Amino acid sequence: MTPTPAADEPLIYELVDLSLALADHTQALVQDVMSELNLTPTLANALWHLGACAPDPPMSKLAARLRRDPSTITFLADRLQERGLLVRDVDPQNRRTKILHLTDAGRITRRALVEAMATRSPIAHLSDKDQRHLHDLLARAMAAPP
Amino acid sequence: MTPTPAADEPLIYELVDLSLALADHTQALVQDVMSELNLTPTLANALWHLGACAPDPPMSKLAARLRRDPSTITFLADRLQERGLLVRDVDPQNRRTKILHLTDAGRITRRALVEAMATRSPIAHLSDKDQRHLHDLLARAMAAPP
DNA sequence: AGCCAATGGTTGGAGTATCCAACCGTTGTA
DNA sequence: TACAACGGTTGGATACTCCAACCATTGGCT
Repeated sequence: MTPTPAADEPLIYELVDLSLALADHTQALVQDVMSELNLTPTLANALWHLGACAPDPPMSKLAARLRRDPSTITFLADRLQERGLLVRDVDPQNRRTKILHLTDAGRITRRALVEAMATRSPIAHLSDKDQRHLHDLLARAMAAPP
Repeated sequence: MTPTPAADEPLIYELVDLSLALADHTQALVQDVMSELNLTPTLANALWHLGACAPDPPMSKLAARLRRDPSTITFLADRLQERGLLVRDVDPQNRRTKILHLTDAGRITRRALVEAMATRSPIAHLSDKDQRHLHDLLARAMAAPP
């Protein structure tokens, strides 16, 4: 069940495999959690990033963050709006741009998602000390130049 | 650009966010690498797992590994077969099951994928010692009970 | 003021990925 | 020998994604 890369390969292969497995596992988790909340993994991901944006972001900013085409953001915003989790507001400063605001329902749903991820992620099983180390390592890896 | 979870949240929130960011980053990487090779991220992922299976797996085993419906595996196997990366062989022991064999082209393509991942993953920037440490942490996290 | 290019977002069309339900051939067993 | 279970496929439906074309707004330049 666990990944089984060839044992004679350098560590990095196994490591990439592990990180992919972790991502996959997390993905499955999101799927479980969200099916009760009438959300797909993609919408959950959008919700996640929406809440993590400093002021509520314009659509273009979310597009950049999710690395998706602007038209895809239109699609996702439509779905989230249908579900009452989000509203588009025209920015008075620049009437072309539309700001994405989470509604109260949106914040509550996002909260449930975050909570479930935090408690049920495989990472949550690690000790506090291990979590700190893991954070340090990942942060340094991600900080490296592209 | 980097994830910015609320600073007053427990570590685990930021950690989950980091691991998602890593997965996302890796995903974007795969996409870049594979577009040259006429593969989508999904097919690349299937190829990855195919090569990591001990003997060549039956379709059902790949379905379990990818957590996908059997009909989805049919679809993916069709695409990989079209591209000449894979053949289905009926198992003589049990003529219902079909074994998925990578072709030479399949192995070469997979090799290119693995190589690109290993050299261009953010994880590759870490020192050997850090990589070992990270491997240890991830392995222990994944080994925990479901 | 008046063009014009750039910007932010939407629409339409196409292709990929995914599930579910219904199915077909094979197998093992009562 | 029936018949249930298994492994995979087909058909239909939906979600997601991109690209190209488009519309409205804006900012710069004359």
